[in-house]
Amino acid sequence: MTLSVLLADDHAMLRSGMRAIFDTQDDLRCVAEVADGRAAVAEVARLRPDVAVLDIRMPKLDGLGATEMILADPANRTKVLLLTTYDTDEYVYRALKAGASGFLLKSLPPEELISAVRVAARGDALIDPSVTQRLIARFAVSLAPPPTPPELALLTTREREVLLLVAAACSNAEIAARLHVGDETVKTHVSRVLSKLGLRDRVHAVAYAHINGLVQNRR
Amino acid sequence: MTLSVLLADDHAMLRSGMRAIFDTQDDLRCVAEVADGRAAVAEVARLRPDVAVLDIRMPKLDGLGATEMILADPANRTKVLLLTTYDTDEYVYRALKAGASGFLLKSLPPEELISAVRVAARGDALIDPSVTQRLIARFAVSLAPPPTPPELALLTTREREVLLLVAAACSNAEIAARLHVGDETVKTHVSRVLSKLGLRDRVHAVAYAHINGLVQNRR
DNA sequence: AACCGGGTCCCCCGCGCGGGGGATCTCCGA
DNA sequence: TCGGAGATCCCCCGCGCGGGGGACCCGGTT
Repeated sequence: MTLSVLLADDHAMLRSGMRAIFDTQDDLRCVAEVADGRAAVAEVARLRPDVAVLDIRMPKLDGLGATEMILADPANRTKVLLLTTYDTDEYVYRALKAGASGFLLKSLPPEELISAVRVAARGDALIDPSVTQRLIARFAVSLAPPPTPPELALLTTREREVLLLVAAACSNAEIAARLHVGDETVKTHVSRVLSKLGLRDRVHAVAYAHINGLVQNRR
Repeated sequence: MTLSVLLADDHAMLRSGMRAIFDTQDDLRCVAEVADGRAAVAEVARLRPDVAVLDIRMPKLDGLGATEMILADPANRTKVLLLTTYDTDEYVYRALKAGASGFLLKSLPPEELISAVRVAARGDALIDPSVTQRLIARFAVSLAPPPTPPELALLTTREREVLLLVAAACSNAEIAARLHVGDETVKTHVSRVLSKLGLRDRVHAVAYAHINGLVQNRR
């Protein structure tokens, strides 16, 4: 089965170079060449190629904007490969957020561009190794648990329990019911928590707990 | 410059296969072969190879655990490539969190394994395309702003302002000072916010704001 | 035995808060 | 022109909350 490819780059030279690369493969067919992002979006909508290879820097609409427009269409089946000379982090994040199937540097060897097109066509994705490195670092910190503030160690286990319930916006009476103790007891615990953590209100306690990641809200 | 490589896999057959692959390259030298994770950690510490290629499934200590131990050492300079037959998401996340330089499937063509070692050695990283696809999806949702609840549209701009200040644990008086209005006005706004959002307390409002991502706490 | 920290319960007091009213002004659109 | 929405300010009332005390019990260390 032959794969149709659209090329978008504002340099005619580069387009013909890539076209020449694809022409060496008889299962890849370059069905369109465009010089700007708006044309890319239009041609993708018209021709519905298997893969669109977009330069990031393009007139009228850049590759990122074009990617977003193309992939925003739920009926779209075209995979997008982004090509760039410089790999700014912001580019990468925007590209991946938009759902691009690849983020490659123009320094890529021709054979690998070909393989990238095939990878994208079968639904997988591919990121340049130099970018992957930083992506992993970023991903790691996003997975890392937020640092627990040291003053939390001052709290007893019971006080931490109470803090969590306060953070869940429970009133003293609700906390008392939940812990099967009297509400006077809860008041004592809450007071201790506030003074130990240097917080004025239970309101501050709620904010504190959320900011310090004591509450699992994020996916 | 020649790169030293350590191989860790509990199948002798696979090790010799990989060794044969590396032997075809005169700039790659396989300096050790081990059959379990503990041995891998020990040999990496002793030989300090440029790259360690670890299978995930190994006796005594699996590849992920070994990766974590190796990369936990700040003096370590060895890059870790993980190899696996099955690409469970949990494996991937743990591997990337530990700081692995690669996550590859055993179905990888031999030439690409060689190139992966070189990529890792120069400090870049490489992830199998089938995994990359899912990684991007996961990364995209982690970047996506949390969905804004529809009832927030009921609030006027002033009320949203007030809500944000409440979420910052400001008292009514503090909000009044910040907005240069009377505290009676603030009370009116807060009341409206609470009733519109169906919240009992300002405490609930704080929790609501944080849970719905109205406060930028995460990096 | 004496001591102490953690957990539990109790009282009083002051105040911020939230709900219930109502009022004025301005701006914008029907 | 009139109405309504938004923003502002005002009063009263009740209650939950937080601080400041004190008290008891228990398990550990000294």
